[in-house]
Amino acid sequence: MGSVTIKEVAQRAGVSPGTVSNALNRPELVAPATRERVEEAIRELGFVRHGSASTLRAGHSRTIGLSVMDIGNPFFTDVAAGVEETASALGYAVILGNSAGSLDKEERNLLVLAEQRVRGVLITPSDDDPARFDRLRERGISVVLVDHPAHRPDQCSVTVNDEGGGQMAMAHLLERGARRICHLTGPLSIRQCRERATGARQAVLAAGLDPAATLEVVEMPAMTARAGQRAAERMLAAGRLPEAVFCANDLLAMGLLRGLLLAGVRVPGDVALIGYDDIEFAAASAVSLSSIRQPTHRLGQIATELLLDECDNPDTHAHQQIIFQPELVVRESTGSAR
Amino acid sequence: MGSVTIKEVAQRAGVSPGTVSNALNRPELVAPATRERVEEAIRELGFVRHGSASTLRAGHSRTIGLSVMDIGNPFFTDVAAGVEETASALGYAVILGNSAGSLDKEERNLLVLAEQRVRGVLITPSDDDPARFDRLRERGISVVLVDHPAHRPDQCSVTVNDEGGGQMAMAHLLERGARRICHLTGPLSIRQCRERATGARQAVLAAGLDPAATLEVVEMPAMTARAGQRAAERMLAAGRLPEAVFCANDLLAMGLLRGLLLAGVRVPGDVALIGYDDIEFAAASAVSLSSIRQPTHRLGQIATELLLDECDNPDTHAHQQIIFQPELVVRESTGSAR
DNA sequence: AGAGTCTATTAAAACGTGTTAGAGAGATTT
DNA sequence: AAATCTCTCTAACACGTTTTAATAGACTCT
Repeated sequence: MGSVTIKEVAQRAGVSPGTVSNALNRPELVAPATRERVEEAIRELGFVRHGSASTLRAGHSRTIGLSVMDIGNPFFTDVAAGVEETASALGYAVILGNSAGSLDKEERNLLVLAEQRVRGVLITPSDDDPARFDRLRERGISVVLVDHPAHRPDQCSVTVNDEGGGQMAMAHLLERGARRICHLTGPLSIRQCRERATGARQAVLAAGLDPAATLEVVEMPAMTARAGQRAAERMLAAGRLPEAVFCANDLLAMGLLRGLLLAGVRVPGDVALIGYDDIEFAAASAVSLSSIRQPTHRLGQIATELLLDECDNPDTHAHQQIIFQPELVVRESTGSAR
Repeated sequence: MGSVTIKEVAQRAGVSPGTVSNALNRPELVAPATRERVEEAIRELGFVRHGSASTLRAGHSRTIGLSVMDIGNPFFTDVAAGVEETASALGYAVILGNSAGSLDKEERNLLVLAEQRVRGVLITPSDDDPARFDRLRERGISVVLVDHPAHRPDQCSVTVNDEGGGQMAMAHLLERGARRICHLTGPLSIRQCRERATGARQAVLAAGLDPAATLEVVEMPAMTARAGQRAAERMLAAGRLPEAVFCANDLLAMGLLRGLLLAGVRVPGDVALIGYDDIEFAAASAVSLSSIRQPTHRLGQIATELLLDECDNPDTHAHQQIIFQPELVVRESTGSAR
């Protein structure tokens, strides 16, 4: 109700509204004494700037949008934490959208963001179609792709080298002596899964081995712990266990681990196991999980910095496609074989 | 840039801007034929309503704020998912703030939300001081407390019965035959921890036993898996293991479980174990974790519905303090003793 | 001392929408 | 045929801020 405006502050401080605005946005333009008076009036009246009015007049807001695929996945949560931290430190608010894997929902989220006239959007896109983002950019909303490479040179993106990560994981298993390896993955329609699988294959080739004999790829419809446990049951039913398994995801790996242990299979004694993402729970699992760590938090930070740089310095801004390198984390599940 | 306004839409449709506004906000006031023409013009021009202008004029926005204590904790993530889902379905955008346990950061987040003139705020407060929320409410911003009981009758809140949950967990362990039980908890300055501990004590009393002899409370400075593992190490060093442990948190329980298994302790054979929250990973852990399930997703949904009802129907709205009941989930870690 | 330069401030005009009072056109009643 | 009513639509202002051009004063330089 009693929303106090810039005008009342001005009256209290004995200056004009314009001066209050200047004291707020370009303090160097106003004399120190005046500024002090204004600040005091603001404190006394409990004035809070009306963001909408400000946005309307200035033509741009102090908010960014974040659209993620699955807010329940620790990977995205960590990214979101990095984004929130960075944006908040720079005075930006973050509007969160969860597409939950649905293109339709993602589309609706983007519309809401457009209505809010967000300064820019960070998005982990559900598909490979770049047209949607172009429409946003036509409206003057910058877009930075997160965990997805940009198709165009005038577009920022922040990704992690999935092929390299896949290669790393597989090379580790091979080095450990495994020669019959299973790659348990999610839908290969997901780019990340495809590239990790490619990397795995390359590692086999690089070791001078025959992929057909060495590597079996098993595709699951989901990348959840449940799916992992089902995979374990199937492997056990099939009778012949692989010497090692590379899971495209820690959730899959945790489910698989549980399924194997329940059946009395020793990990890593009978089957070695490595996951991907290095989520917090990977280390806390009973047989701690080797994994491929991605700099998730940093991913969010950098993406946000890129986005805000693109917004605040449109002319000097250099579009970048940043590719982080993942990191092998060895724990018990691929510890030295007995 | 080429931001198309209501005025251009009006021109295209051959009506006045006011009519376009009516077609958008009060369609019943405009003749079907005209409405159709307006809608077509909107489609052709790709018009998107300017949220800020709309907010400025209307005096209220279509956004709500969500301030959580720890976005990395699956509990809060689930709540956030419920909030996002509900808000989004009702056409509201969610502005996310992560207080990361810091009062200062929470305060700054609330300021940003006030600037954005959010319609209302959902908050999981870091402390018990209700004054902060009153200041928001004076500004016409509704507040709904999440996972924290309201102090005043004119304030909505959505909580889960923590005392009941603690009682439930402890009763389960007692029923199982345990008589020397440890309650591993986080800082007792956290209300949830306090109440769960109280519940645990009550269960002991209800069973006609002496709390001093039956129950030992161990307070850890953090509620993480790491802290749980440290607790395991200490227990082992102390030499005498309890028959059962009730952890105030699944993360603590997972860490403890890992620490015990590493030392060759059998769970639940030697020590039975129950956690709290029933996060997704509790079931996927090697010895699947018994836990107290909280309706997290629903918590977020209901809180959002309450908030938006309070906003949209201020006169008919009845303030409610909703208390959900938690649920015991029995899994392997408290399975039948051998 | 007067012209020029700088600094600090102000008045007023936007920004795009929502809303209110009222105008105009048919339709219905007297 | 005039008066009244109903239904649509319009014109114009207001929301709270930012920004631009203009003003007034203080200082510098010849």
